Amino acid sequence: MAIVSYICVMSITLRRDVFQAIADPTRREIINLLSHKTLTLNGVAENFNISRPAISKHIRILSECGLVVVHQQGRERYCEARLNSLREVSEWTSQYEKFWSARLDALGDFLASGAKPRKTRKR
Amino acid sequence: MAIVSYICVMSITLRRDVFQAIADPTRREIINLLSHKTLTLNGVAENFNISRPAISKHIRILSECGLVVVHQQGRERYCEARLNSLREVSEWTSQYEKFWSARLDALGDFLASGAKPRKTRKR
DNA sequence: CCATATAGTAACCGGTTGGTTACGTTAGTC
DNA sequence: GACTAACGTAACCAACCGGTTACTATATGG
Repeated sequence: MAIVSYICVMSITLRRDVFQAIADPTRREIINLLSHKTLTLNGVAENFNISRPAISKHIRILSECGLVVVHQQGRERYCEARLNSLREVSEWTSQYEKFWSARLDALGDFLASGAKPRKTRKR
Repeated sequence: MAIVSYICVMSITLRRDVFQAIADPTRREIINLLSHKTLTLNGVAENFNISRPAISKHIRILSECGLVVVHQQGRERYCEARLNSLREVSEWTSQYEKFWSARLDALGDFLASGAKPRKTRKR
């Protein structure tokens, strides 16, 4: 299904889905690393047990949704975090904040069950 | 089934990874629907073009990570949103808020590239 | 110029995902 | 008791994912 992916003829960014990008724990860890400092690809790979090509793939996915930008410098490629698109995730989740906010728990419950199910609802 | 799945002998929750659960757009849409009102499984399925068993699977995944609870009533199963575990996602992303907060853009950049790349890196 | 380090790419592999159809089970309904 | 509605489950399938190894290309440095 290749849900999202691809091309974006005119604009530069956003082919990959950021939700999918952060679904993988390794990628979240990479994001965490890069959020503290820019690293070369090997620099990233040193922090994991998996092979360098595997890291390379993760970096590519991250860069495909704009979470990381890579700029080459000689033979090294520096990976820099650009976490703006995490905003999308943040905004999506914050939409449901009432569900976990302690003070608003009751409201969350109310909203969730507010419109009552159609059929014979006994209780 | 499963990468994560299973058991958790002592604690009740969290067999599935919530990040993975929300990676699928259909599941996010289901979450959205259920956040407004509790629906039966068929009620959910009516909103999509995919088959009912497919919805059933999505609901199961959602309930496996606690985002949805299902309570049976007669032959109907009501799916109710329990979005508390989205807090985990919210907290993870908010960690990187500085990257997209307009006022703190400069700080974000500074932090991201703070440790400046060292040229010749010998090993 | 040649050796080496950094990194991309291709081919492959097994497991997972997201969907399907077909069927089974159980609760209402007549 | 028989039919139907609401659901779960099993079997299947193609595509994808995350990993590997092997190879290639290019910069750098002696």
